[in-house]
Amino acid sequence: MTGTPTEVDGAHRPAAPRKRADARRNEETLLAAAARVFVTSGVDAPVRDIAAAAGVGIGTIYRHFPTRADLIVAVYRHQVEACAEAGPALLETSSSPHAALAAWIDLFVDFLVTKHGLAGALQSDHASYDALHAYFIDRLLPVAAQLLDAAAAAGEIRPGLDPYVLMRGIGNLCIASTDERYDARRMVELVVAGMRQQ
Amino acid sequence: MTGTPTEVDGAHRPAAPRKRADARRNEETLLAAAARVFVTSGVDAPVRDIAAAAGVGIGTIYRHFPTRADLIVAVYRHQVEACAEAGPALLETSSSPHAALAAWIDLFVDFLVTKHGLAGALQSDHASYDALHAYFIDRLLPVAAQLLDAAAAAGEIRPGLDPYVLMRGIGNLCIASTDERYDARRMVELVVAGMRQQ
Amino acid sequence: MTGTPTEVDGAHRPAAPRKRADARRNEETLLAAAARVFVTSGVDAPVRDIAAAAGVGIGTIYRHFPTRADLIVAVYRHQVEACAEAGPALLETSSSPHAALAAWIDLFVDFLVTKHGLAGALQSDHASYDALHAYFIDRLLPVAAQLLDAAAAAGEIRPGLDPYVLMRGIGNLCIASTDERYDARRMVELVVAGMRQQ
Amino acid sequence: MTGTPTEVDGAHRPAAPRKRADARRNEETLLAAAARVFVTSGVDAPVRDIAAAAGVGIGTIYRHFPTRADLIVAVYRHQVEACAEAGPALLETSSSPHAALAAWIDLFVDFLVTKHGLAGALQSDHASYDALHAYFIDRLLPVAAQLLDAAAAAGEIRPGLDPYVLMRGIGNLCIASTDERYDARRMVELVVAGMRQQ
DNA sequence: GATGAATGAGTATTCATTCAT
DNA sequence: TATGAATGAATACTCATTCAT
Repeated sequence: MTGTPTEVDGAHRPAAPRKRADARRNEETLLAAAARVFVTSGVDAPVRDIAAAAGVGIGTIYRHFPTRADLIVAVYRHQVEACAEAGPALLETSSSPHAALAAWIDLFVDFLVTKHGLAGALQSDHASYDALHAYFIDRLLPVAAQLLDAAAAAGEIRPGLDPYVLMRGIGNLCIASTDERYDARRMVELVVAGMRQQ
Repeated sequence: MTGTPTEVDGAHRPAAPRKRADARRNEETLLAAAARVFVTSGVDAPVRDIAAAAGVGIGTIYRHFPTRADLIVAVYRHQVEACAEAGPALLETSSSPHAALAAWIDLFVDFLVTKHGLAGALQSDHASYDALHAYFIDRLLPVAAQLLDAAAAAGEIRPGLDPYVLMRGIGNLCIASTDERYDARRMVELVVAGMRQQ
Repeated sequence: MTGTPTEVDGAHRPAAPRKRADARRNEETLLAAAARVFVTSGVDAPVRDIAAAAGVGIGTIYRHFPTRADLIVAVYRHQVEACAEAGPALLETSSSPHAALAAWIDLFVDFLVTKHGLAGALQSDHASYDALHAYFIDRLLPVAAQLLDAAAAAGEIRPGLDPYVLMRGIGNLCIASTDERYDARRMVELVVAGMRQQ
Repeated sequence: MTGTPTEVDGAHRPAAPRKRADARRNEETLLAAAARVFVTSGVDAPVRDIAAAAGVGIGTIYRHFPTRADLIVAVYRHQVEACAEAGPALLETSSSPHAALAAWIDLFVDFLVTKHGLAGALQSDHASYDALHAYFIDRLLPVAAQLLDAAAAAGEIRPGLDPYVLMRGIGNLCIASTDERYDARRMVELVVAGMRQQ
């Protein structure tokens, strides 16, 4: 493969779909590898490590994911989507908007807390993470806003809570610590309790 | 002769800190410069930049502050001390333990929010920041604990709140963001409200 | 597909080392440059100097030779190998084991004496030279041992001479001196003479 | 003392002798400290360490011993002198010139082997050691030459042995190794044996 | 499309030596 | 004289990113 593209393949049929299949498979492999590396080394893992784990050249990573943020987004897309979709669902199935909000925040925290370094990346100002911020905001902010609005409308939480501030704050609370004493969930509990209308 | 000070000298006047005068002045300059650089580049600023800003050689930085943590601690010592001392004082002057706690947290947040990168350093696992962690914990944790205990004893807040978790959490919330939309204070408000005994 | 080489390729021609051609050439250049720099600045020459001499970036040096020892070994490998292989050969062609031993030591000394700083590195305790020591010991010690054994068996030299001590000692004798008056060979002669069974 | 010279002293008598006494005492302290530090850290020990061990400022070291070599020479002067004087003495008391030579070399080796790093410094090309070389050469070379001449005249050793080469070679052999397997004395034995007229 | 070789900016840290006090 | 503060040169090493093959 390395230096000898499989000309044979392209011979029979339109190369495009064929290649796409290859590329897609390749991308899957890559995402799986990245996910694996992220778990152990965090989302800041050296590009080379990820490439090695995927059995792929560095260039391939960059071709598929020009930015580290692109890669991170791709790796966690499913879970972010699931989290996003869980919002409206919870709103329907929960006993109250506030319960839905609390449950949803739990989901979000569970997600972040288990993604080594993700919260840190989310907080980073570094330009290479712009796309990551954008994606999270685009996808999750509306959900958070909807939940907040519903709870506020129901008079269950104090009005005027900014969904951006909430998301960002929760993200910050989830920044990992080596120190076992710290427990992000405990802090988030306080936040959730604090939102309630007294 | 270092080991055999001519006691005669010390008898008359404060002869001891003679050379020190220079060095002390220098250290002041250095701290001021460091503080300045920290504002713009964060507490992670390259040593060389700090030296340059102070108009001294790199070696001078290392002489006065062997570790970056030493420098950071020195730069913020006054404010940390003030914050630490404010705890008991607030407890006496405030209308209630919870009010004292809230006021103290405000002070802490004010401090952190205005120190670019400090919250980040506080959260860092890097060994070079160990002394920094230690200092903050040593100095502020007991204060936080005292305030929490008092408020809990007064039945104003839910019992069992871990001061370490609280400090760390608040620290995390204060990690700066370029995004103007984020406001750590708003989050901290929620936390404070959440601590209340409903 | 780093992990799944298309075996088909390798079947026809030496397709494998395609890219390698460049890299290999580069490595040659690098080794040549290093050798050149070693002559003038010794094997302790700054990495940057070597990179500059080779007209490559610093990173390239590290890619090819992660450790300074790796570089040194690579630079002198041919000569060390030749020296190692000369041992058995000399044993066969020489008039006596002692003659073979003496001739071999001459080769060794010739090698060391012309490699500025090498003897010094060989003597250094610094960890970064571990691989260098290991290589020399691995490759040359058995040869020295064989020669010593043969000569001892022939009753030509005093028994019980430790090959390690001999190698190390000769290495030390070859540590370069700016002073023209010193002549390592003269000292080695004495050592060789001293080994003889009187 | 540090900043307040004892003006009282100079008041009564000619300051010169007085000061000299002080200075001499100071120098003794300093030499003792240096010797102590040399044992553990070698003759390359940081100047600051030596100053600290002596309870003296760095400047004082430089005042008394402008060059590191000056300090080393001063520290070992007694022993070098003793070694130098032992030459002629041995020549008189020994059973033969060769025996005297061997005994003297033993003394020299004993000296070097117990002085951590000294042999290395002796071998160094660095300019700061020039005075060290000079002193050793000035003081010991004539002795070695005398012994060699006597032994050569007696027909006990091969003629034409260069005392400089011998001294330097023995020095090199004494360069310390962490590796316990190396034993300088064993090598020197061979050299001594090799000098004999067969 | 894939590969991976090359690049080189970015920093911490040590220590000999000088010189103002 | 002694002190010790200040200086700053000297270097190793990592890793993101580009681009020729």
